[in-house]
Amino acid sequence: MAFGKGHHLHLVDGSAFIFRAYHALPPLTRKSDGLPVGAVSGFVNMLWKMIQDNKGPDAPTHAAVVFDKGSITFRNHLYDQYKANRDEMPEELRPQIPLTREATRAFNIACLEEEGFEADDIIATLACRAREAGGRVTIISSDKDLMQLVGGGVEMFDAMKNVRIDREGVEAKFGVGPERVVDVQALAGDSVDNVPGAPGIGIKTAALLINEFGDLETLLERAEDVPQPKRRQTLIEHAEQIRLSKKLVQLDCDMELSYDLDSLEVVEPVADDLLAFLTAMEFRTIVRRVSDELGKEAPAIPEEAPETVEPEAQADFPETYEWVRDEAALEAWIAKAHARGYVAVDTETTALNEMQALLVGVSLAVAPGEACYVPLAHKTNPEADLFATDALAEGQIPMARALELLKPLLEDPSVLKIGQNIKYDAKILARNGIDIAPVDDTMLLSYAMHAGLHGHGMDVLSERYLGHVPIPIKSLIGTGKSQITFDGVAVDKAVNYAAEDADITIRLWQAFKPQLHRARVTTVYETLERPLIPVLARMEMAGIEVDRETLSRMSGAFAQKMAGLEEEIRELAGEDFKVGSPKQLGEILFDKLGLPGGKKGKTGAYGTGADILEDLATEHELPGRVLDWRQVSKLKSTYTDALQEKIDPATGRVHTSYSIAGANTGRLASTDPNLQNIPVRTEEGRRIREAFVAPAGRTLVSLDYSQIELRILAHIAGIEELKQAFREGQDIHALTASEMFGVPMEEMTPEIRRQAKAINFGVIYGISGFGLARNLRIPREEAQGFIDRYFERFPGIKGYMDDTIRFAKDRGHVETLFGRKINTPEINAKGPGAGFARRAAINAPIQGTAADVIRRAMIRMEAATASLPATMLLQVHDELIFEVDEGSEDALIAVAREVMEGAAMPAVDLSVPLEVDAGQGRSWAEAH
DNA sequence: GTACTCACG
DNA sequence: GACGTACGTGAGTACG
Repeated sequence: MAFGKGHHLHLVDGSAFIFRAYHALPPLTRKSDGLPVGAVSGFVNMLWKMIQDNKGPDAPTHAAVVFDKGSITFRNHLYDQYKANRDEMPEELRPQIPLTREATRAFNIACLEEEGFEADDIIATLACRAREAGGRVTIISSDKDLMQLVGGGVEMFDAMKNVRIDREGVEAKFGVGPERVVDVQALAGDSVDNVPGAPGIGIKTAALLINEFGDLETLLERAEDVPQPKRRQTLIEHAEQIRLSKKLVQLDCDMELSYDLDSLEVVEPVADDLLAFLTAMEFRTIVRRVSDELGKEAPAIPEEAPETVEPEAQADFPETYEWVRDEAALEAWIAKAHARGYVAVDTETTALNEMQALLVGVSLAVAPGEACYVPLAHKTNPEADLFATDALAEGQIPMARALELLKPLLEDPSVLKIGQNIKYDAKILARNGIDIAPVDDTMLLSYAMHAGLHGHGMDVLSERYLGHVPIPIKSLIGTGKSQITFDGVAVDKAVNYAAEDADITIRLWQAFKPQLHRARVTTVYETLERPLIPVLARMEMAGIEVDRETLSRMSGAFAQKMAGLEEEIRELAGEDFKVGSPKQLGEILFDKLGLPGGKKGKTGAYGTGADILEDLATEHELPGRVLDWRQVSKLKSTYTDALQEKIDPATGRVHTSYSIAGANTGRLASTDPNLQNIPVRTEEGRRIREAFVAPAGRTLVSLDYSQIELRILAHIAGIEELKQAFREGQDIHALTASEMFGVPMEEMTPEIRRQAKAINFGVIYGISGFGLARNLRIPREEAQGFIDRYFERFPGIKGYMDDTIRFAKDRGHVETLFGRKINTPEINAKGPGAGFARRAAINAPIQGTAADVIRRAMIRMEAATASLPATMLLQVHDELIFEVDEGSEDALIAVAREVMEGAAMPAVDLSVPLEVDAGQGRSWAEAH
């Protein structure tokens, strides 16, 4: 039966698909030979998704994927500048073009292209013919040039946004119906395609004119009647150029084609052909998906070749290591360590939490391959121990005696102890009466040199720098419910695992230590990383008192409030659902209640973030209630409930753990629990800080840097006005507002100041019009206007940004004022990642310098406050929290403030003063 | 295990 | 030819 009524033709804009896939995906290559295949992969995935999404009653009966062919088309003969400003096709994309044709054929879909024509013309011709035959057409593309085809059974579908575009969609975009789209385009022109149009006339004005005069020809003939003199003159002067533009944007609906619509009938792919293509491309995931769908067994793809490692780095690791069974053997190892002057140390324990973990054994390494394990608290094999006596396994030195032997070595100032994350071991040992010193830490060596390149855990480092995959801990203790603690591991197995860790550590140290100087980060490591280890270890062990009663009471109140809100939400929704499920909430909001808003993300789930719900709150009551519920739920689950669990039964306090090498910029990260994100911004949340208290006779003191990042920005970028303002103690946001908007300081309003404040923060983050617009909830153009004016007013800031990007592109890293290097491997990448990398590069020196400053303060703080009855407990990026005996608060504040304000000196003499605000009280809520 | 959401500076 | 974007974190919950 010939194509006609009841038939449905799908036309895919293949070239658009390819470009989109190319830019959306990282540069993927085929494992076996390095052929770039990222765009092919994305293209195939999009095709597959399209096929899966279009099953059912509305499935296409006919389909084709249409491509551009050649870069010279008939339009270039009309106008030689057509698409002249288009970039060359990227090098990696070129070889992928023929593969996308192959992919299309592998799916058994018609693959159309015509020399001298654009894909759009083929699409236009086929769409017109299908319409004339009485069938329906869906054009899968978001290209506005195709919108002229919509109507009379022809629609478009934007596969990226998942929206259909019909007549109304076209009118929304162009202000006119599809049949007048070319007229509007002819007037407005198109900078992307280099269609000239009429200068000074954009889509809005064009639509206005066309709607008033009916069509383009009438408009041009009656141009004299246009009331506005500027427009009138433009239309008269550029009439020919406008007519030419119309020819350029008008699609050719009447191409001669060697095939007819019937030849485009949908046929099922031949499973073997399709899988053969996908297998040859080595697309593992999609091969699996397609095989599942087609009920075929997935063909094998050869496993990728192992990463090549420098031969000399492929060190030989022993199969087994020495099990130290008695005192004599241990003494021999201790002697070796003394003789060397350094030793790698690693402790094995029963838990990751250093405050609760019990020591199970110690491993030592003095040279690559020369390592041992000293088991101390392994239990007998439970299978052999029928009576579960918890007896100790044989071949272990008594704990107390072993520690007695180890203590002099580990505390010997002439022997360097090397660890991987040695803060952990230091805390374990401290709880066993040993103050390990001096130390080196391979994790921190790596962090100083490689921040931004990769993580700094032992597994990553070993694989990357030694070409060796360590024995996974899971192979010994298992996972999930059946996981055991290390003291339950059989000693012979534990020996090989534990000694290997020490072996790896000493090899990493030998690899890293000589590089430190070459990388010019010796000072960073020695003044900002290593000295922080004992400081943080003590802070973590000190912990902070948290009042369980307060939290428990709050939990109860929150539970009641949540129940009430759930009831209200249920009534507003008209049904019961899990408020905590974004998926269910999205369905209620958008499907059931029909509120405006769209899908997003790879999963196709509706977004229900706070910003979206806030926008919806004007439409319906439910979103506001959900926001309230979310806030309370967060406070309860993350804080009032979870924090109670974290109170150490032995100390009655909460002990966080800081990771020194967690954040790329030099900031610390706090985990288990995270005490750097205790609520403060809302009144209800802030009350959680009431549970953080000082014990009887003590007071909590909090000191925080005022505007430290802006001050550092003012210094680095050398902005005299800002520096002056900081010196005079002015309100910096008000000053910015005054400079930008020309409002005298006396007439400043909170609203204008708020906007300036947002801009100041935006600058630190590597500002974008989009981001500022979203933050301030203003149109993007307006936000961009603010930014332009800001850069105009403070050209030094723009200069700093450009210089920083330049530096990063040339050197592959950026630096803080103290020499910390943050690598920026993505800075020369293309695609959306580039913007990310640029903003991160702008932010890193500012955030990183501030992090360095407070690190220096912390390192000096202990000596400065040694004579005071005070303990440093917490760090929250720009804030330090202390506990001090009542009566000594002011003395502490004076000393600590001096240390903090002078922390940059003498290494860096900032041209702006650092200022520190202080507070004190019974609780953190009062002190802050 | 991943995605989403939300707490902090 | 088009996307998606403020910087840096950690943790709890839902869901496949």
